[in-house]
Amino acid sequence: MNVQLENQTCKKTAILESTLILIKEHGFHGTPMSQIAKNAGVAAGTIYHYFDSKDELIKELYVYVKDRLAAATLKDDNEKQPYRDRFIDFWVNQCSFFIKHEAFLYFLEQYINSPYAKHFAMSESKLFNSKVKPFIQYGIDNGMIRKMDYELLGPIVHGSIVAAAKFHLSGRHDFTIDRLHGMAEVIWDGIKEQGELRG
Amino acid sequence: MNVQLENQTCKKTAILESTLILIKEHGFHGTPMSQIAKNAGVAAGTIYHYFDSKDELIKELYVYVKDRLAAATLKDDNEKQPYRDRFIDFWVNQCSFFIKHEAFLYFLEQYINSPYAKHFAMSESKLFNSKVKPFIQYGIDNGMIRKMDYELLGPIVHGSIVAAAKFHLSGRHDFTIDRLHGMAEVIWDGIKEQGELRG
DNA sequence: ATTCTCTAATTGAACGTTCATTCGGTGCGA
DNA sequence: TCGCACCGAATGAACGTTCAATTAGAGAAT
Repeated sequence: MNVQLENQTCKKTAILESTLILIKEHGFHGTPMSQIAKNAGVAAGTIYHYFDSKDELIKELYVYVKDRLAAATLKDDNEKQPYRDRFIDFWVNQCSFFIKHEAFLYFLEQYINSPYAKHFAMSESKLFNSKVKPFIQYGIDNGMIRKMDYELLGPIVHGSIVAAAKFHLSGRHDFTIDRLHGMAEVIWDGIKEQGELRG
Repeated sequence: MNVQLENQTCKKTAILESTLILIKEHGFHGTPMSQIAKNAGVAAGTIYHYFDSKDELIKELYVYVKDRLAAATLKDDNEKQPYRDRFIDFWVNQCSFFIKHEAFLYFLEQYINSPYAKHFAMSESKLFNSKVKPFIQYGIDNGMIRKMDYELLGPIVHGSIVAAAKFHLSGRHDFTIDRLHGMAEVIWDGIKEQGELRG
């Protein structure tokens, strides 16, 4: 029974990961269910044992991706550190995650801008909504970040992370944690509450 | 003869605009050629008189969209103005264009993150590449903007414009030019060469 | 003016392919 | 023997594309 559960999880995850990679490479309409099955090492019919339809599969994949992203973002977060340092870690963690897991980045960007995102707006990662979003909101509410709506600031920060990750992935530069820290500091300088000396 | 040419342009444009709106609403694979034809008021076969294939149509649509975006961005640009003011206008123009033409925004975002963008990387708007890109590059080279690669700064600026446009389109706030100017100034403060007093 | 001719634009039914989904069946653990 | 995970060929709908036929319009000839 336990083994079965593990196998179940294993096959389900295999299907999700297979879909992720194929969508990154060929887009939503370029990845047939038959190929998803083949790459996952299962039969076409098996997918329908775990997911109601292709749309449902993609919807679940989105939540899976956001969950993993949120977990990576919050890695080693320490509430006792200064907010600035936590923000920098947050930014670097997320960017590193995208650089390490290219398929997650490209799937997410495609999903966010597709009509799926509008139709399935109710499906979200609980971890992301309960931890990552509130962290930014906290910075806005408590005067560490410029007064802006989260719906405006969130995408701007996200955009900077994605831009940096894509830049590194394009191969123009070696990826180093130091370089990422530098980038994160530039973004922090841009969004932090202004009104002090700069040097 | 002249009338024929105009008609030709007219139908071709109708097909492009029809595709634009349908892709915004249903995504690439959600818009069949048959529906594109119907919405454009032409027969299915007519599309193949102007475009070799669906892929070719989407490729041409991308260049069309980038051309119109570049034209809107550069509207009323005056090289004698200070660089900062030109940048603000550039930002506000582009953001206004996206707010006014929602379909252009959503098509572009979908295209940029799709596998099309990688396969058709050679197809670009001449106007955009010869005017908009160099304008940013000029700011970097001449010390008005932080020293960064264009490939990094470009997407960050683009991301901020898209975030602001989507925010306005979400209906949370009325769209006013003043509000947009405020946003543009925040972005400018973030990317301009630092080293002065702030108040 | 009218007719003829040639070419380019346009049509939409038909074609062949591809794809998501179904379903009858297999094997295995309990 | 029951139920569950799994298989993969079969199915039918949907899609991109083709093509033979039709129309429209511009100029030449009468």
